[in-house]
Amino acid sequence: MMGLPIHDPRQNQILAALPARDYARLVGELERVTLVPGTLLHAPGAPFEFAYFPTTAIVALILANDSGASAELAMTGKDGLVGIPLVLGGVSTRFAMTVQSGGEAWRLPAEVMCRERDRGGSLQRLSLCYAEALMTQMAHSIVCNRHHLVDRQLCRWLLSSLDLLPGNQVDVTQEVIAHMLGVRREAVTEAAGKLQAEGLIRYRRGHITVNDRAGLEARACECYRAVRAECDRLFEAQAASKCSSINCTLDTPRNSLMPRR
Amino acid sequence: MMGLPIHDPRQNQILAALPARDYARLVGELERVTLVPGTLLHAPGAPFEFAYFPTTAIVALILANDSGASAELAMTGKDGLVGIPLVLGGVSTRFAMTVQSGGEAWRLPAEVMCRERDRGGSLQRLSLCYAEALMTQMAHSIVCNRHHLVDRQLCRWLLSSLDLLPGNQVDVTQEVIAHMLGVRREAVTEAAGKLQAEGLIRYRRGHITVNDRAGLEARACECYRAVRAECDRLFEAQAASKCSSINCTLDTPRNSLMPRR
DNA sequence: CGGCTTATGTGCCCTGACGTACAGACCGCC
DNA sequence: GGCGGTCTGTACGTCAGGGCACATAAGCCG
Repeated sequence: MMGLPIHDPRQNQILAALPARDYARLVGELERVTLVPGTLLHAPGAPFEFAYFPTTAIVALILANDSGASAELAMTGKDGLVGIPLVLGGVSTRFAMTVQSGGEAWRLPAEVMCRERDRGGSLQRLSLCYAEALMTQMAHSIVCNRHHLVDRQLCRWLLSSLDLLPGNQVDVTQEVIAHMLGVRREAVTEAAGKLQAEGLIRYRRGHITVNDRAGLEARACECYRAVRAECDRLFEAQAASKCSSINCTLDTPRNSLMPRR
Repeated sequence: MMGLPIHDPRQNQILAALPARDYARLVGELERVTLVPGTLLHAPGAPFEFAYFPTTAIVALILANDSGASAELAMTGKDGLVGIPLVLGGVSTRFAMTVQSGGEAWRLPAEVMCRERDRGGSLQRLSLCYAEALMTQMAHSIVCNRHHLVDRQLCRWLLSSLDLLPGNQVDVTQEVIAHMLGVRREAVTEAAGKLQAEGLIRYRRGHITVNDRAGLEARACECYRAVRAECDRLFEAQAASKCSSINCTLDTPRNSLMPRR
């Protein structure tokens, strides 16, 4: 984040990992957009118009069924892209995508994504890699939902968000978190209360500040570390297998996603 | 399955959907294997040696974390293939794959899968489509785990299995089902007891016979129908787009940035 | 400043699922 | 045909979380 202009598409990990030639071909078609919290980026069943590459924003993938039951499946920030179904070949998806945390993103028209997909280049390879990262997130959510207490899940959620944000603050209401975790708002109030009592976080109406990140990690269920480790592994394996095309991203920090302060 | 020989690779939906030319290229490399229930097809973290295309067998994708908590993520039978990470580019995966229901499958060496992937042909396209189906299964599991009672989840699980099996009988113990659903064995006993009392199923030590499929569907949570519908849609969309490679929707409403509610 | 909206805190009862312990039943096998 | 292991049934107490009903407080805006 340091040597880059304030708003550079390469703050996004996928775009940053593109070989220079591929990036050059695409950069002219990238459009910068500001994502407002709460915005519905993609309605269930609608066709995709754009693929989004967040830099400072976070987008939540949500599934809601007909009875109104819903849960967050995964979140995407600077580590990935929104619109995986475009890459997998499905025209649309029943998943909803909403802006969980406001910020900036770059977007590419769906036609361009399809073109790149059919071309079979780096963008496709990286996108498929991220698809696997998404599956990893979802898989751990299944286990986590089933076996772990709400306060631990809250830790995991906070840490995941934090990894995609610049500071140490997450700006969401407990109501929103409850919606994401698929639990009652009161359950979040209670869990957050515990964490605050333990000095790990501090919050005021719609803003949660993380005081003790290490403590939060210790308090979180192992799912957080597991997802993190697996996604790092996937991305590194991907980067390594790129060896055929010379690695030309010399000064893009590969570990820009590791705040680890 | 009627006009086919007893053991034909084309009993598998993916292989069946391949254009004749592609199928002809692959058929010589397909090896038929018998999968024994309980076998660990793929250990977490191990590299893939084969991709499996079940015909009568069912393979369960399972994630277990370090603390021993685990849950089934999805099941694959004649509708798909086992080894999606090969197609997505990951070398391995933390998911375990075990044979849930014994039967036949055809397998392809990992190198061949990779070759086909890099070639970017029909097999890749179909595999990616199935990857999306897997994500759909997983997504609904997240919501379902969170919001639905065990007996309804059991209905869903039974129906999903049944869809991949030839008869109306599922050969598993309640213990195994409990492991898949991530609940206690006693919870399954109780749920199964209810279903039997309602005349929907009948079971004896390790064998469950479905008497009233329609009743079971009515009893299941909507997740079953939702997953089913979405997977059908995905596969049909894929089949349709097989002729014209580019299938982007060109003119769509531009006001995507609508605030939620 | 005062009023209103929205976010958060608290309490109550209820239920579904867990942990544990054990009893009974089935089935394959010698 | 009886034995033994496995699978299934039942019965506790315990508890996290859901549903509901309010109480309080924090920020916004005129």
